[in-house]
Amino acid sequence: MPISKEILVNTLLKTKTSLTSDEIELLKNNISVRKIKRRQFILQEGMVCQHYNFIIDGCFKMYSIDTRGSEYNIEFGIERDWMVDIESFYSKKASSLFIEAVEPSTILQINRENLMSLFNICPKFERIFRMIIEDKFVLLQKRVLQNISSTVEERYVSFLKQYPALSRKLPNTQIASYLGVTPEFLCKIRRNVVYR
Amino acid sequence: MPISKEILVNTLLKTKTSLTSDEIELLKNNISVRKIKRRQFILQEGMVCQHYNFIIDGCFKMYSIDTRGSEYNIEFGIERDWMVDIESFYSKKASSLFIEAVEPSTILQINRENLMSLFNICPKFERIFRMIIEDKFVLLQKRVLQNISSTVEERYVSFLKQYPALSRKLPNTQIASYLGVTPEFLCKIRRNVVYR
DNA sequence: CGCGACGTTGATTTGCCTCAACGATTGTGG
DNA sequence: CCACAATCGTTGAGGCAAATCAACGTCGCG
Repeated sequence: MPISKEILVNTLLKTKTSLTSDEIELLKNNISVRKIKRRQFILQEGMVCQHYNFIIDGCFKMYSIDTRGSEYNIEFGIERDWMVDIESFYSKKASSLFIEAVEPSTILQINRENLMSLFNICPKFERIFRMIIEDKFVLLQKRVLQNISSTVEERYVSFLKQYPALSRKLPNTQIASYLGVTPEFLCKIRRNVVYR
Repeated sequence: MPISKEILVNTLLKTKTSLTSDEIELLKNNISVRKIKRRQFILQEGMVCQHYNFIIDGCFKMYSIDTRGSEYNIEFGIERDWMVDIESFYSKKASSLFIEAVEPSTILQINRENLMSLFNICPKFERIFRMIIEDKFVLLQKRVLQNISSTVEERYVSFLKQYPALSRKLPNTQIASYLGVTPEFLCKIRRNVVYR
């Protein structure tokens, strides 16, 4: 059994929903490991999102491209994060989003049918995935509040504090897109921030 | 049995998670009806959020107040919407948010203990509340994308289209706060939007 | 009736974007 | 492993978007 699956199990156990060894086996039998190259996509616009993706190692960005061709980063993910286009995954409709590896990565994938059967066989899994999305919801809500209440500088400083690992992995152009500003302006802000 | 509880049942049945009459009874026995006056709070900063609130009728705003005393609307709710500070509700920590009635309203409330026991007695309820938060997550993610990719005018027009009922109930100052702009600027945008 | 919240407008200032340029860094193919 | 290409970071000039502040009329509510 690959070590990477143990990482998922350890992470899930932190949710305080204890799993029996049978349940852990069941889970392991329903997930698969994948190596992803830099710049490889695990979801592209127009495709249906088929998997819930758990990042073992590496980094991903989820983004949208508008009619003018500009990219807007909706979410980043690093080790122990889940990435999925929830709407496309459950509705089976074509996604409007991309999920792309920022660096070489390893992920675990659970497909829709397996996840649904996990939910039906063992309600604990439904609880776990309820809690996963609740956690993501809380983070997103805080980001919305920041977007409408704070200056770009405040949001940038807050990003550095909240996601130090991401700040090291990502070029500033990507962070700028996440914050909703131009790379040039973010650069000008960095002058003020760094030397203080 | 009050009619208002039937509204909740009908709404939940639309989630495609069919409920038996026993389960419907169980649910009804775990919720209570409350009338809320205009400007009355069902959550205040510093309190722990004790209930999942389902709006039967009326309108609420959820907002944060910053150190300068400015209000920022995080979410609105009308009939058939759920409102709760998820983080405070599950963690039992003091909330940093307010939930206030914009007009006289009627709500159903489920408290934490009852909801947890519903989850344990009948996993269907866990599924229903997983789906509730997933739906809210999708909407929030779309709002984040709009905030970082669109102009204020685009966001305002989109708000009018997506929430026509809210546009009628709320003063423009409240909508401005939700969009993250000043009321004065929203007013100037309305000139362009209305006459076209 | 009178007060406070709301909507509107204008003048001015500030924040942020656009565009262009250039050096530095990183990635890649031969 | 090197050389070239592509991406990234930085800077400045200029322009537009949005905030701030102030003023004033209107409306709804106590």
